[in-house]
Amino acid sequence: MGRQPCCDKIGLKRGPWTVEEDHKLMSFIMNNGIQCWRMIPKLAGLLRCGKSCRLRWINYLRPDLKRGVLSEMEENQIIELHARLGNRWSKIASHFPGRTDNEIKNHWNTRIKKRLKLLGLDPTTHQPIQQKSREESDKTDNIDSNSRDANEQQEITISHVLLKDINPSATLQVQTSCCNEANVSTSVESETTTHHDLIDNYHEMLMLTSNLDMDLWMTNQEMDSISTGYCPSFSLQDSVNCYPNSSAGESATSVQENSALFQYVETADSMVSWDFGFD
DNA sequence: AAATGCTTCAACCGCTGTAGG
DNA sequence: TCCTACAGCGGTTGAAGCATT
Repeated sequence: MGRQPCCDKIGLKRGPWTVEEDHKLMSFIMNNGIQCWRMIPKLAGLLRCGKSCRLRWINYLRPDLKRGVLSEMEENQIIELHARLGNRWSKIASHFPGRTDNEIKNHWNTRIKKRLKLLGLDPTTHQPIQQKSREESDKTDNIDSNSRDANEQQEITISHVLLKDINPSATLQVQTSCCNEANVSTSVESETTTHHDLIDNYHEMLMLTSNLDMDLWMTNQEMDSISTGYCPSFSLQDSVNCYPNSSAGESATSVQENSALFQYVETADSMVSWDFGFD
């Protein structure tokens, strides 16, 4: 009757992943692809449940992940998509190749949501909030009115440009309250580099299992780190750049070595993905 | 320098839709 | 048709790092 249970949770490890675990999972998937998440931890020699492995792969280890701070343009697009789709993070994330739903959800909850509230917009409805509910909303978010007023001018200068095409009433409100503001300030955010060892191992493994031009790739990564303050994992754009004879416009570019096959696929609607198959 | 509060985000939890038996 | 497992999704949590006092 039915299928076998996914996993018994007894004896399974939880919490943060170690570099060794990451390496095991990555090696296994790169050599065998993904068929059944339930079997992966067993076959890869991991004391984790399949669900945990899946999450770790999707949110952190996937080669096409684009790391680093979301650009203003991306943030703008998230707000626009959220207004249309609501909290359907995976749908929203599908518009951002290399970004995960978890990442976008976190960014929304920690930054965009606050920014919208500072602008007097309800993050759920994207409509202007009434004064009373705004105060309540501030209270729940620990925003005191003084700091809000102080922040407001600064935030408004950043945000009114982003929001003007999304909510006309918001634009009107913002333009009114910052009409004397001549300068548009920008914020530069940086993130700390983490997991150096893993990334190093990853580079090493990629060199062994593919024909990547690592010098070229490392140069790209360094440039990326300088501009974003973040040490990214293997991003899609980088991976494309690694092939001097290929371009993002090509319909398919593949690397095949040792039984691992990664295929770069660009679909008709310009969505980009990596296809892990077998030879 | 230490204590405290705040922010971020990786990871977990629980639910839902789908499909296998 | 029912029961169950699975993959995927969104909400929530808590540890770690950073900022402030």
